[in-house]
Amino acid sequence: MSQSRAYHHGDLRRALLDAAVEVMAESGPAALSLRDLARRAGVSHAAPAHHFGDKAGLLTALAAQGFELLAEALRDAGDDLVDTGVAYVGFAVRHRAHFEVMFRPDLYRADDPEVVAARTRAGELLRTGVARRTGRGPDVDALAAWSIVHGFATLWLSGALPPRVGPDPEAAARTVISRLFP
Amino acid sequence: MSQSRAYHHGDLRRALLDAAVEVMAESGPAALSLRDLARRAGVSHAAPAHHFGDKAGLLTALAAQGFELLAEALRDAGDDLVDTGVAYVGFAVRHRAHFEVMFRPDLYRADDPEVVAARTRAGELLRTGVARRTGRGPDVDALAAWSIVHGFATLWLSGALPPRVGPDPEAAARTVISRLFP
DNA sequence: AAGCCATCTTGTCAATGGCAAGTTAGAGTG
DNA sequence: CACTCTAACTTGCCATTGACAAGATGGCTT
Repeated sequence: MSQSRAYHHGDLRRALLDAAVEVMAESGPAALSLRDLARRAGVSHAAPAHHFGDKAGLLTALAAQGFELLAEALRDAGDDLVDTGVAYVGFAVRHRAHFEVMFRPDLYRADDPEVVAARTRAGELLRTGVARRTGRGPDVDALAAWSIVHGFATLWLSGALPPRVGPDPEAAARTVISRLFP
Repeated sequence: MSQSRAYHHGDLRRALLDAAVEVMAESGPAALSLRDLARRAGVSHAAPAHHFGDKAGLLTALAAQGFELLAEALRDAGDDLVDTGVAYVGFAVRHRAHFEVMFRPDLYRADDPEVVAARTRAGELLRTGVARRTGRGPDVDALAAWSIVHGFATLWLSGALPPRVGPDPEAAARTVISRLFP
């Protein structure tokens, strides 16, 4: 009704993804409904199916977008290992909806080619970041670094951390990561 | 707790919780359906509501049970800090369904008294485990330790770790934790 | 101008969560 | 033993959802 374009939305695919991010950022992934997204975009309830097939298809697109955003954030973080870790946490906090989908493979098709490509890219950025810093046991160091930033991000998002940690996730993350790589 | 008398079913509350764990261990939390649980237990579709109110009520009971199991696992791990961390990962892998619900507060009522009590108990076991080991900066050390084991467990469960890590999560976790507390 | 076809709509169905009202089995009480 | 009381469970219902099928629309190519 309100949209200027009568029949063709113009950029429905993007509108649906944006709406999905908005909903999930507020109410979590469980609250996501294709019909609700369609209503928000001002289209019929079956319109999303044409772009994504089904719900898993939409979340697959969201996951792929998320891994690309993550790779971008890691690249922008520069060469310092601690900065890279802080950027990982910053991405999780700033793109909460993407992050929560990305690591819940039961919600989407993790073997999707686009997803695999983007995830591989992000993974390599993480591993090379670690390898640049430490000489010994790159595998263990990379795994430890990934674990500590991923764990901190997850705990922060789930609200499990005590208030004593403070209001700034990235500052707290920096302290924690520095504990691993002094 | 409130052990119900055997009636038509016998111990429906427990049967439903067990079925929920079984379903989620196979297909994840998104696949959970109250009606399916009722069918598995051989009762009508409205029977679960009497014991748990609604779906969030069932997951609240599951989360409380999970935090109790976690506290128990940490207590059994003994005094060593690394052993405690390995036990945390072991709990996550062995009680995957519980673990996945516990840290997804949008799925249940995190302010439930039983949940709060059990979570506090488990949290104290974690913190004292760390404090026993390190003298300086107990807050940072505790946060780093929790982050690294939680992150490793989460990444393992999501299937995000490369096969190179090996088939035994607890062995790999021990190596990673030892990297943080040499 | 004509037709193709991606885009979007209307219509329908089974499954789900949740509510309301009724039924039953056994415990408690006299 | 008869009676009541109530927790445990049932049947019935409704709105919502995801998915599918078939039709309508309009931009784009030729």
